[in-house]
Amino acid sequence: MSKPTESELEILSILWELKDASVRQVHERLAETKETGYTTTLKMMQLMHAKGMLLRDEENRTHRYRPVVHQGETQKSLVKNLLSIAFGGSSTSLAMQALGQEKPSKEELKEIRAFLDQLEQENR
Amino acid sequence: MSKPTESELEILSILWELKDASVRQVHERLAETKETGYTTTLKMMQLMHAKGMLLRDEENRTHRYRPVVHQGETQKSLVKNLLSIAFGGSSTSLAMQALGQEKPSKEELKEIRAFLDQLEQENR
DNA sequence: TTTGATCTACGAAAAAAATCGTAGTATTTT
DNA sequence: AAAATACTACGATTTTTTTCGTAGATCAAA
Repeated sequence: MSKPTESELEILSILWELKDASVRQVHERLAETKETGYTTTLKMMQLMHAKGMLLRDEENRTHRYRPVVHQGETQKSLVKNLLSIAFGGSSTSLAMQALGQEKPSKEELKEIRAFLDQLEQENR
Repeated sequence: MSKPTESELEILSILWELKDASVRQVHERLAETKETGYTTTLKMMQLMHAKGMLLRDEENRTHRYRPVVHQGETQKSLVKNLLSIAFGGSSTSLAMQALGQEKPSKEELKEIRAFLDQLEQENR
């Protein structure tokens, strides 16, 4: 599946959260942060559906959409891309850049450490 | 400064590495992975210069370019963006996604742990 | 000193993304 | 049942990004 554009991602991330939503719902959320017309959102979602990025339930007049790709997979390819294009492939610096940005809570720190331990265990 | 586009990033990352380069040098590197014409690269870099993203030394006939923004700053804003748009703001999951992608070496693991310790120390 | 290679500048065109108006239907409200 | 509202579909247009050909200048080689 091709890489989603910026706008597509905005819509996807709303859908990942809501699981399932009408154009109106998505639009409402979008409009909180961005000046945009309803039909623009509609068109966007129709396009995404045509591309196979979204599934559409046409049972009722108000269609409901949901993402085909899971957040995890998309995250993976985005990270992969970012890694190679802006971090010279160094996951370490990307990770630190991220963590420095938004400080993890105590619990999260624990989680990350556990993750690191696990990484270390594995083969090598 | 506005967010660099995909192509601009490709060029930037080459320049970050070389510090300073001619169009030809950049183009050569670009062409290793991507089918593209020389004038395309040239135009790209001229545009980036016009936008103020690149400095240009016009001393000699063959101009030399270098990035205005540092890699770190760009990384920061890219991560910030990615974080909010695809990771629901969770730096922890972004970090883990990255680390899972490209395994850090022993030294890097150490570095990351130190970084985490430091984060934990700081205020809170 | 002609020929060929190498550069930059410029202008356009092509391609990709995003936006939006209008029309036609269904649904709800008055 | 008329009027207002809420949807989808469609077709274009606009904006942004990317690509590239051509011309003119400089430099190097023959």
